[in-house]
Amino acid sequence: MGVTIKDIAKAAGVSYSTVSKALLNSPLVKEPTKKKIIAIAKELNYQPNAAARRLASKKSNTIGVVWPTIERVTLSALITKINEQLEAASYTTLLSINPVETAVTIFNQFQVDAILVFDDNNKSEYTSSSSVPVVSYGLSDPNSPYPIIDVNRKQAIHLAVEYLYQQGHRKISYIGNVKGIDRLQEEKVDSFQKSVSDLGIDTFANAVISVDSLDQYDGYLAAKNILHSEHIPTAIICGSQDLARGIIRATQELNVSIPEDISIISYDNIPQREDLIIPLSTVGVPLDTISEHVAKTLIDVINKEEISNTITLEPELKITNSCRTIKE
Amino acid sequence: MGVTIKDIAKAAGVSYSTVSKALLNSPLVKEPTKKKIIAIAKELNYQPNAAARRLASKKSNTIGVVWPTIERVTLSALITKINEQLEAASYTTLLSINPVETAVTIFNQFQVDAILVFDDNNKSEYTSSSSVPVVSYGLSDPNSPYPIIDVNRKQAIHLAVEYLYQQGHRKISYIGNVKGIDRLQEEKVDSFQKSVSDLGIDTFANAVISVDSLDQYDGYLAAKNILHSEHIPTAIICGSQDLARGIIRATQELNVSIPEDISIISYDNIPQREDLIIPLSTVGVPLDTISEHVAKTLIDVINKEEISNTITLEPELKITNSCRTIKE
DNA sequence: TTCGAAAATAACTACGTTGTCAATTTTACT
DNA sequence: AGTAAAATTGACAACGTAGTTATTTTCGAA
Repeated sequence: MGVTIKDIAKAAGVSYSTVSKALLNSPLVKEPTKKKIIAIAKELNYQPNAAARRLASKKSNTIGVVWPTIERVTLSALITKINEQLEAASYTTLLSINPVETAVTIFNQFQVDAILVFDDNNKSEYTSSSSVPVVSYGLSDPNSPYPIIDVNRKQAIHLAVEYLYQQGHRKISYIGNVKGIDRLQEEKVDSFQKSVSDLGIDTFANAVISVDSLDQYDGYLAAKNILHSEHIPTAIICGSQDLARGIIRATQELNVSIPEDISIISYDNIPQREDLIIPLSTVGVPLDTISEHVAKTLIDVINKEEISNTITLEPELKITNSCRTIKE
Repeated sequence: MGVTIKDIAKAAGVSYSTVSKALLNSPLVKEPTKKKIIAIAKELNYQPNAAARRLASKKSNTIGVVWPTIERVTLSALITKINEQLEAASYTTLLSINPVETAVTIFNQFQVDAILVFDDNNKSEYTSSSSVPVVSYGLSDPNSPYPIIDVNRKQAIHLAVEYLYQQGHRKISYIGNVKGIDRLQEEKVDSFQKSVSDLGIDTFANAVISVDSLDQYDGYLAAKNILHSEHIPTAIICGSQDLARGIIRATQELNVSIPEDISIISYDNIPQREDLIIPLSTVGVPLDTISEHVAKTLIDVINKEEISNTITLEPELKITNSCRTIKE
């Protein structure tokens, strides 16, 4: 094992520095020589030694991602996208599932070019000891020493409420994770309540339904409860696509039609799965938008471009026929 | 940025090779000197340069894990455990979510000490080009050029069927993912059918129930179907803990008691979550066992110990009071 | 043909560390 | 005190590559 540029040099009858240049596609090497060297490299199944390369060039073309324990499922799609984007810019992505501090230390030792942190709880102490630039996806914080990419969840829910109001809805329910350890979920509920009260909509018994988690089953149960009660809303806004799926199942079982009897808008960033019977109206920032911004920020940070410290991405409302207008 | 051992050497008034040895805790350095050097290193916030270290020592103390697109949720707990085990043996784990071939190439360039592949579909072509040893967690294959750790799913289901039979059960249903793209699921169903027919149990209408996926909701639906029909089994074996949860919800709704009216055994490797009302009888290989074997195999491979090529882990049956005996 | 500049290639150092071996200091014993 | 042996420290060559500088080759013009 271990074919080095020296082996290639010997085989090609040139010096190893020429090989180095040829493999980096430097214009300092004549075209035919370059061709020959590259051919021999492939022939010998040459794998550049990343350690040596990094040592010599002080560049790793690698980005370290700190992968949190929780929320892995939700973020899985996002990470995949970001990975694609970075790969297109010829960066390699490596993940660590260690605690943030440990992971940051590891990535520093590996001299990655930048670190992406999915921030659970906005702790930025660890960054102080990182000489590698950090970018975070999490809750915005004007005092953060590193750039944060955030999503305007408040605005998202507000858009949904406003839209439904304009369509004539006056009894709107929100189904989501209320009792909040999770600040992201909390934000959404708060925004719902504020939007509703700002519009002067009367609250009613089923205005806000709390669920234990954001799974399909929770949505199913919550929707069933609502639909069995006396206070049936004309529209539901829910906190995740999975919840929405559960809600739809419940409506089907109880012969409640969407959107005739009830309209639904779901908050979500991930692309809609195909297997829904009713295409879902959603509000949120498209995954592609998020991943593009994250990837771009990382690359900017590496190239030391000027970047604004906190980027808050604005949501989009996508209405399908899971919503209808109520005539007055 | 960039404190090197030379900086420390200067500060400590010793040669840099002494610093190197001190930081590696070599017995060749006198204790007080060592202490002093380590203190200064900490003082200066020294971060060893992993690239240089690797280049010089040809060891990275790092293990690369190829993380497949699918099944991330299920494997998340396993990876976490393996990471812990390896950390205890002072190895660092890095993940890649790229396609197996790409990931293997990256890890080769990074000169990790070993690569762990979660094998989707038993393709071993990529290994040929890997000079770094590979270990796989997946379906066993006697011809594989690298060690594979597998779980004896057939035996697991067999154990469950046999146990229930011995307890007097004669109407046993299996709920799981039948229509098989997934060979792992397929194995379980096959084993169920074989075990049942070997014992001479009559098949009946609800003997095997196919679900779309292994989620809670699927279990809920399947169980409801069964319980509403005329062919109610005395025991259910199901393919995942999530399914079991759904099944339990269904029984509660329909006032069916566990284990009085129906016994349940779930296949699973992951540790049982606390939030179940009824502690679940399970059959499978405990997660700890799997992770220990995987970690040990990786380390053995690195140290070039002799290892058997394929390790099949045998399942354990854990019976709680979600099962009961049927008197004849 | 010969000279000179440009193009191509080769030589060499640096990167930060480890590990081997040589040099030095300390220790223990005569 | 002197000496050998042991303990400790230091010097230096790798490791594989990038990049800078030096050398050779090529080619056009005189």
